[in-house]
Amino acid sequence: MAKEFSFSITSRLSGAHARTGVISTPHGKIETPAFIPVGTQATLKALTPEQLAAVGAQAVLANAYHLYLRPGSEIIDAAGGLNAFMNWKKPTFTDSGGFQVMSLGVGFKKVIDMNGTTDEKPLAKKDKLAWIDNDGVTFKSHLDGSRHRFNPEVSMRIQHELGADIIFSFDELTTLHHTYEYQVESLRERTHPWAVRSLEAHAKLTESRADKPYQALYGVIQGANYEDLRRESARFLGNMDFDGYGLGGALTKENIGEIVGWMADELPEDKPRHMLGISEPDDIFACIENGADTFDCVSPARVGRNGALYLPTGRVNVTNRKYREQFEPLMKECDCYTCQNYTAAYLHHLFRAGEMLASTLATIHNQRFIVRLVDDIRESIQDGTFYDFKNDFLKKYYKK
RNA sequence: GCUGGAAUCGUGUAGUGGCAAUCACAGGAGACUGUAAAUCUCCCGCCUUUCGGCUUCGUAGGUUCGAGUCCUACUUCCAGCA
Repeated sequence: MAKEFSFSITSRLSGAHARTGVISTPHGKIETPAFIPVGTQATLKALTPEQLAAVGAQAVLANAYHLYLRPGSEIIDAAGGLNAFMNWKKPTFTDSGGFQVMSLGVGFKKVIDMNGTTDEKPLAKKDKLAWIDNDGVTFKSHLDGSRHRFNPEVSMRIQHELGADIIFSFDELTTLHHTYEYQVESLRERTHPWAVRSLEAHAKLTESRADKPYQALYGVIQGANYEDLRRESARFLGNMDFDGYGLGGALTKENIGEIVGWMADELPEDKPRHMLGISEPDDIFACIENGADTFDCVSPARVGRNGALYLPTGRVNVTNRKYREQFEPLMKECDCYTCQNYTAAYLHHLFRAGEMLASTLATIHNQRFIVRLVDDIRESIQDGTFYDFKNDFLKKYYKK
């Protein structure tokens, strides 16, 4: 079957790695840079697919681990794949389960503290839900405690059954709390060999399932915040036949752009680069400037459900008392459904009352805010106004 | 009117002779970056930045080394009876 996947660069920012482009998949195109909302369990929590499309989402990212456990990837395969199952007409991504290697295995509750400062301690061994070895990972389901085994071959099989347009190699996401020695071992003995195995398993599955739409495989680069490891990882994976690259893992927030730049230096230019789990505005600017094309992140949805809303002047908690009588939209100039139709006081009330609509309206606003931010960045690269836009936005947002 | 019961933080409660203030809710604020998250953390009588100090169990007495707790009266409320 013809490879229904391509990436074309449409404009570049001189003097930086930033570019705009178009990713073509069996379920449509993605104009990059783009923010891809996360629908872990084949749904963006609190939104219908129609609402998700209405905030401008060009694609959605689901998770192999969650969907394997429930309802089972074979169910989604039988349903005709992720798109059919969740009634989403646009492109889809799935994560490999690599994130759960960390989140269930290491057990830091605040593990991705990009400032590197945390007083959290690792869970005791007995409380862990995942155990890593060089072949793969044994998990205990967070749902019922049952044991399961993931390795590159299993992850690829699951992701093929889920049928997303873009899938990721199985990797180990380390944390900033791990030692340099551990990062080296993780990279060379697991993430890299697992990438090789993912690619091989993917090739076989692509052949044996030739009747299905083509799925693009992105290799996931690790190396924490170490330049030598990031470059090594990008070179290693960059020389392999991946359709694109996932830039993953533990990143120090202060130099996230620099770290992305190291990887972009080493990666083939003509393949898309996806930032895994990034969505704070300053991080997005830094990553795009240094060559990132797409982003996914749970944060806009999660913080929104918890009452934190993005404004051009920074993030606020709409549950605060001062919004009780603000009878105007939270953000007047916002084009989202929430700001077009409801006041801050109403949102405040919905959160106080514990109403489900609070989550829906807040999620709509936050997703729209971040999607639009990345869309605006894309336009600014095309217009050549990137640096002005970045400086103006960050100045207002962080009040620096 | 009679009989019985009750009264503790903003609210509902825990505390049944030994440093009052448990739990929940309400309230104030914060956190959240490839989702074990409609979750979690902190504050929540008064004063104090902290350390700590002070006050307080409806009211007034009493018993006791010691009373939110036992006794008496009163007040208010609840239930039943009239």
